[in-house]
Amino acid sequence: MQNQIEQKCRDAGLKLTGQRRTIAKVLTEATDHPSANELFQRCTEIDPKISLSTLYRTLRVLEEARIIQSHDFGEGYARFEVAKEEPHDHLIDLVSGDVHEFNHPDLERLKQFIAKEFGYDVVRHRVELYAIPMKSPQGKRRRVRS
Amino acid sequence: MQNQIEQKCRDAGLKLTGQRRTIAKVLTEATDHPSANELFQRCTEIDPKISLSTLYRTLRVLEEARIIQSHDFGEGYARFEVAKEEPHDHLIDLVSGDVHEFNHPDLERLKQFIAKEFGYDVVRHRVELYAIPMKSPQGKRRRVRS
DNA sequence: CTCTCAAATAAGAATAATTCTAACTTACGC
DNA sequence: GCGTAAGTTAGAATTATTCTTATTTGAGAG
Repeated sequence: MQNQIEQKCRDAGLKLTGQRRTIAKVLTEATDHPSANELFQRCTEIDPKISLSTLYRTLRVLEEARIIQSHDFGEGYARFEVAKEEPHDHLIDLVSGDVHEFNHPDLERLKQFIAKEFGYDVVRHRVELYAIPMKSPQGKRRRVRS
Repeated sequence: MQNQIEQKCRDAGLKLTGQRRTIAKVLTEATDHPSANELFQRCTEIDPKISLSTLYRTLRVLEEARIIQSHDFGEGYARFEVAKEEPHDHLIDLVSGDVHEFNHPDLERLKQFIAKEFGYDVVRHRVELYAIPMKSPQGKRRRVRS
């Protein structure tokens, strides 16, 4: 009964403590992009004795092991998500704070093209669209792969 | 002998104090994207008595008046630049820390297109390319409009 | 199964960028 | 020149995150 993160911890040679199991469970079950504080609240519901330091350290360790990913959407704190195979970008709903993920091949091509014009190779990038729901609902609302 | 920023302060109904003139001068003369600390150092060379609080407050006020723009390149602090008429994105040189500006019309179209798929209108966006200089210099090094 | 010890944890102190507070000062319209 | 709202100063406060130190524990070796 062990989740993806626990297995990856093992593979990375990380000890599996009770606290890490708790954090792994919370991260695995999150469908949003929670902040450290939100994660802490969810963790304390499972284990009220867990320490905030432990959460932060674990988040750092998990990120260094490429098991999770942190994002800075300019809110003054970081948000976290389980690392996915294929990288993706984010659209942040300015009204609700919800985050949608997308990945557009044209964007990948374009960024490489632009960098090449300057004589650079892109190592990583950050594309964030801060947006509000369309007033008129007649926009083609297409289904998006998760 | 007054610079663009001083005129814009006047237009915005902001008092023109000695400190603001100093900050305006430093911002106007900057060709890079300095941090608050770097700006503070440059300001104190002109006026050693200027306060860091004043710099921060002034930066906030100037940004609210759309006279300058702050950016967060994930370094733990903000960088500032004088607001330009046309918005642009940034390519950050991971080796030197230099910042290059670019604006590609395809990118603008693409971001609107992507947002529309989700039923959103883009209010603002953030596109940052973190890159390293190309090893082989035979990449097509095209002229880039400023 | 238990011993060992490097790795992990808890609690709170420390850090660092930025903002706030409260008392003093100044720009600028009249 | 005057009055006053806006600005400045110095340092305290804030806030997310990291560090420190003493204590605990997972998990491999025997």
